[in-house]
Amino acid sequence: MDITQNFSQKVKSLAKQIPKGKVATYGQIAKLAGSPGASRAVGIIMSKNNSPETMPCHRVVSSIGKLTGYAFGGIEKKKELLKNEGVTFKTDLLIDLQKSLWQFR
DNA sequence: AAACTGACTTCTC
DNA sequence: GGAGAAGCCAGTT
Repeated sequence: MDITQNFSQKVKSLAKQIPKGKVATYGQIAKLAGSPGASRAVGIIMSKNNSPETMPCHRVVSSIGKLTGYAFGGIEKKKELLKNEGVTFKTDLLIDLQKSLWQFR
């Protein structure tokens, strides 16, 4: 059901739904997961479940497009992965949300 | 079960 | 625009 138990499950599913070359914010995912404002909770799930195969958390960034966290090799690794997918970066750790923010098209 | 922690967000100065 | 503080949600201990 739409309880906390499914929240983590939804976050994982949503992360996999993010199109390649795009990124989503924690707040956006939290909202889609059923809890607008649970941005922190989203990050927690990521950090505790470091499984890139089941949770491509490298496509999830902060509201300003800043790369945060990433427990699979560090921010640098995450940055390279996103750049490799075609994501536009304003700076080394800042993504250009104008072009790379995931918008349900 | 309660308390603390944490990969966030937003407001104010 | 940058720095600091408060608030919010779920997970972990």
